[in-house]
Amino acid sequence: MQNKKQFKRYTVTSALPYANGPLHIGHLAGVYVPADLYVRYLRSNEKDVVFIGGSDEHGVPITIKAWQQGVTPQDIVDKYHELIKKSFAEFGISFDIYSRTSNKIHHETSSEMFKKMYDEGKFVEKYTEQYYDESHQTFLSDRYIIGTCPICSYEKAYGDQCENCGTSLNATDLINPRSVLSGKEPVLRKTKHWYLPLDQYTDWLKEWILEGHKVDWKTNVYGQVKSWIDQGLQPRAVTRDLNWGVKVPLSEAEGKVLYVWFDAPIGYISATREWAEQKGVEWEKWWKDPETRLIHFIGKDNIVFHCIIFPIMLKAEGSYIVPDNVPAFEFLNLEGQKISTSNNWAVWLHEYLVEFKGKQDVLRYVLLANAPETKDNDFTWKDFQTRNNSELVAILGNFVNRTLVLTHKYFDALVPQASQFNEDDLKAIAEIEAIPERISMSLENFRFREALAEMMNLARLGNKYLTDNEPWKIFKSDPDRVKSVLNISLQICANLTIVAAPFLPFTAKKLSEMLNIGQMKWKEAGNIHLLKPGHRINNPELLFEKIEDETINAQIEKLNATSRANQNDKFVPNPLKEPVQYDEFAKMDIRTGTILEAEKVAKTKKLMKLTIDTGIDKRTVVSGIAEHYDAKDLIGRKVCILVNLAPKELRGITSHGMILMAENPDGSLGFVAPPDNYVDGTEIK
RNA sequence: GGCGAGAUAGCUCAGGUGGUCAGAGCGCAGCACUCAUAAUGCUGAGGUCGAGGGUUCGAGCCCCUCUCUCGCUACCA
Repeated sequence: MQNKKQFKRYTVTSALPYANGPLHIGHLAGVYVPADLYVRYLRSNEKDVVFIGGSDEHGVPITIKAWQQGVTPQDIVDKYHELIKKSFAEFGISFDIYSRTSNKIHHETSSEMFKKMYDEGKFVEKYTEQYYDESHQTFLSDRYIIGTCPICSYEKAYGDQCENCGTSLNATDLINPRSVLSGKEPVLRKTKHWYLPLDQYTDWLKEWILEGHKVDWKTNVYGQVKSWIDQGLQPRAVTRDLNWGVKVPLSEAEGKVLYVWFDAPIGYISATREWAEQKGVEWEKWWKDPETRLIHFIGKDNIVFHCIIFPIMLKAEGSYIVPDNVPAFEFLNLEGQKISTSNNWAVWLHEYLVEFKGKQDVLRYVLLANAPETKDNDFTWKDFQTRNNSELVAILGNFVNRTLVLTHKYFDALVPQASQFNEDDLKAIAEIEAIPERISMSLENFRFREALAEMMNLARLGNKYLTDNEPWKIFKSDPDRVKSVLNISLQICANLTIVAAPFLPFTAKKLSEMLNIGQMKWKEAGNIHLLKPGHRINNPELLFEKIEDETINAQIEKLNATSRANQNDKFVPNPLKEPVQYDEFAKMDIRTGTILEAEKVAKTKKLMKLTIDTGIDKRTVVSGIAEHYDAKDLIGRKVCILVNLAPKELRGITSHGMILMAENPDGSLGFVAPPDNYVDGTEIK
């Protein structure tokens, strides 16, 4: 939807990448390439715009990674911040500033914001009980506590989740909890935290988004927001007991930091301040003037933060504007599978930049052409090759090349003078004039794929115009006609330097150099007198080169190799558990049994209700295997069952025992069972 | 299970408020052309728009049910 309101300036942010790993194509397709395209377009239109980016460097995962590697959190974020920043720069994401949340100015900005909200009573205080490590004098987040899983008795379950059985836990559920830091038993201690009462802003959110942005926000964003609001918002803690992050600026808050979701979006503001300081301009109008248009580019996983929580923070603080639009993108899959950092199923930007040197625009093009605007999309290397060879090379590169080659051949590299335009010329000119406007419309409505296609249509138009007019055929008989044809073809090339620039900045620059002209602004687009007759152009070079099968196959092979390496092959068994005496094992009464009945538990995804003949009795067991087996395939199956496990109620059904299953690293489950002809009720020992 | 988003030509996807909306690009087939990185241009084949009902003079487009996919969420003894 076209936004009717006129804005004086634009503040465009792109989600802050979390500094615990490198960037991959999913980040680019869903946030940075579209944001960069949009910003470059605005700049070409001579809009006042600031484009903000930066690394998100706080939060527990970074502290854990640091702890695992035996380095400090600062070491981790320094490493990835530099890598990410360098990759962005080389890839051509044109941030006005790429900052980081460990900067002093960010700590100041977020502290000030917290303090102001605190002073004005915007928070609610609550006490909770949390584990505390006395020897390290610190509270422990759930991840910092290891103990025995109350479910499966795995002794190295984390406080938030048991990685053995997959159960999500509360730290207080663990038996024999130990601090990861000291190995000692932590004590429960009361701790105070500040909560942002999101629920108090429900009416405001409804008015602002559900009524105010019904038509101009993307359906995926609007739907998600509505869902959250309808489900009812809860107060959310804005502080944590942790020593990595922004210190809570209160004397009573020793050892507490701002929760990462609170400080991260403020990073946009801090970065703007930092940029403004460097530029010697004032920052506040970029965040507080209602005539500033604030736009957040994010992935769909961030919708709740950017459409609900951060706007509430801004609203609660009182002096800030809220976003005018939040164009959230869906996810990009890779060769049909979800991109996964931990499984190394990704195309990493820093590797691409080395392996496809000088091909930034190819990746930009492919990612834009496949941008997951309305639903998850798939990136395949084959498609990457096709788009490069059949579109960039064959349509855009080829058109430019044939025009320049012809100009050199017939007119000694000088732009020829056009004479009388015929009907065909006028038709082409009308199109040249119309295309920039169509691109603008698409971009302003965040329809990036459509805009890209329109841009390519200009090159298509050029190819058609040349082919229809066949200057190579008529040069001898009608050289004046050829002058007109090539003049128009050259003007199309010149127009391409403008309209292609936001999409393919490296290519546009190269083309400008070949045409021996500077970079022109968007308002010149559609003009068919950009090149003056007699203007000398430079020698043509190829804008794009074909990508051969071997290159693509090598990438596919590389992916498959890492994939294989990252599944079962890479499996590292859990370390040996503590020794046990036989009599401890003997307490476990494990029997052979047979499944008599199986029925999926209604309203659950994983639970299967089983009736088991244990030889002793017939009993009901609830087991989380419904994702792996159909009920009908289970009946008659032999199993091993732990029969003296204390009963437990699950979704209203009491489970008497546990079926023994083996779990493969890829997540599949298999029965541990006796041979089919074995009698039920015999003991496993 | 709840909530949200999707399911449209071989592939990747468009289809504001229902009535030339059955489309684009790529791929494929034929023809034309040779300036060009065997590139380009033209023409064509291809879909009962996930399934089934309903509203309407008329529905990919509105309503209901169902199936499948993705995300968030609950569940994993």
